[in-house]
Order: sequence, then structure tokens, then C-alpha cells
Amino acid sequence: MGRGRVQMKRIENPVHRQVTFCKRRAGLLKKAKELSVLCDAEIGVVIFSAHGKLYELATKGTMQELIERYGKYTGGPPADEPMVEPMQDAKKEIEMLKQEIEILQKGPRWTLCFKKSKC
Amino acid sequence: MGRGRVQMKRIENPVHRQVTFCKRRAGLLKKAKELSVLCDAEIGVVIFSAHGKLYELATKGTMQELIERYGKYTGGPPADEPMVEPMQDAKKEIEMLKQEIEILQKGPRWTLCFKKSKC
DNA sequence: AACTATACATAATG
DNA sequence: CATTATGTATAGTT
Repeated sequence: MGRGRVQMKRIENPVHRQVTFCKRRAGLLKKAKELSVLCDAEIGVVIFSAHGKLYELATKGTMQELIERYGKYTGGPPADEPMVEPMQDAKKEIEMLKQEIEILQKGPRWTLCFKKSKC
Repeated sequence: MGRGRVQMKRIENPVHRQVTFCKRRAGLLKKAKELSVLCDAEIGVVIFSAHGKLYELATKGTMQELIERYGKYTGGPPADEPMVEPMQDAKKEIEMLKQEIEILQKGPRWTLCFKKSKC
């Protein structure tokens, strides 16, 4: 990619991470669309950001239809799985958010503020 | 890409199309995994080839879990179970922390500010 | 967000 | 399947 190599690990700087998320998300969806058109495939992409916002793409029909097709392919109606211990997840999330706040507060003010970003 | 440009239309030559499908499918899944790791996102990709074969990727948990999450997000919580007391507190705290992060991120209304000091 | 320098993906070959 | 020439994606910068 751009300048210098990229470590395949979570980007710690929140601003940097957010910018990368926007750019790469756009790139990924574009690639998915291309693959679908070039090779006549039906593709669905679902992305939940770290903060739980949903981004999606379904290249033919709707995501619902694709999910149905997926369900049929993998074998029948999905059995309800017991949720992972929600409380544990919550605590984990709280920790991460606190950490992020700390980074934001410490962090230098170098970046740009995209006030009306689509991301 | 490689040599020469690529028309964004279905590749007619079946052999060529199949090769491209394999390569780009691998590339797409790799990109998805990278985005997930770098930006801490939960991503699901479902690909049905032109001949109906399924390829999939879920970066956290299973595809089923992701589909469930998708359903909840888009359809709203159908029938919420009563939350346990500490769970409610946790949710509340998460909300507050997220709000704080948002304020911190959007905070200073700027233009360009490359200095580490306030502008 | 626009720009630029590079790393990467990949179409065409071998 | 390995190589390689080129077009893209995108990290860092401003």
C-alpha cells in the first residue's frame, strides 16, 4: 500500500484507524462489485464497524434474499445459538472504549477534522 | 491490474473467467480479513459462484452469528429479554463512553491544523 | 478531503 | 503453477 509496509494488527490510533476504515471499506466494496460483475457471481458483504455501525452490499437482489440462499445452501433453517455471555462482552467493550478515550485525549492535534465525513 | 485495462463487464471466455474468479476471490477475502484486523470490524463475505458454489468468510465468530446480528440491526430487536441489572448499567456506561469519544473526535472545528498546539 | 509516493493485486505470459 | 509488467489501492502528508 501507500508508503511503508503495513502491520497486520489493529491500528491503535483511533483517528488513523477511522480513516483507514473508510478508505479500505470503500475499496473492499468496490472489489466485491467488480468480482460480481466480471465473474457473474452473487456476493454479499456485511461490515460492522468497531462501534457497531452497519455497512453492506448485495450484488444481486437484496441481502435478505442472499441470506436466505445462504441458509438453504448451508442446510436448513438456522438453529438459534445461545448468545455469548453478554456481560463479558460489555465489560470488554467498556475497557476498549476507555482506552480509546485515553488515546484521544493524549493524542496530538495533528490531523484534519472531516466534519461532514460520510464514514 | 496486470497488463492492460479491464472492462467492467462479465468476462465471456469461460476459462479466463474462472481464473479471474479464483484470483479475485482470494484477493477479496484477503482484503476483508485485513480490514477486519486493522480496524477491528466484524465482516462477513458470502460469494456464490456463477455455478452456485458457495465461498464464505466471517472474521469474528460464525457466519450464523453475523447473520443474526445483521437481522437484529436491520429488523430491530424482535422480543427483548428483560436485562439483568448489571447489564443495564453496563449498557448505560457504554453509551456514555461512546458519546464522549464522539465529542472528542468531532471536537475542534477546524480547517487545517497541523500544529500540536491549539490553533 | 485532495495529493503523491509506494506497496500490492492481478492480467497476461512462460 | 511461477513470473512479470502494469494498473490500483492506499499510507502518509498537507
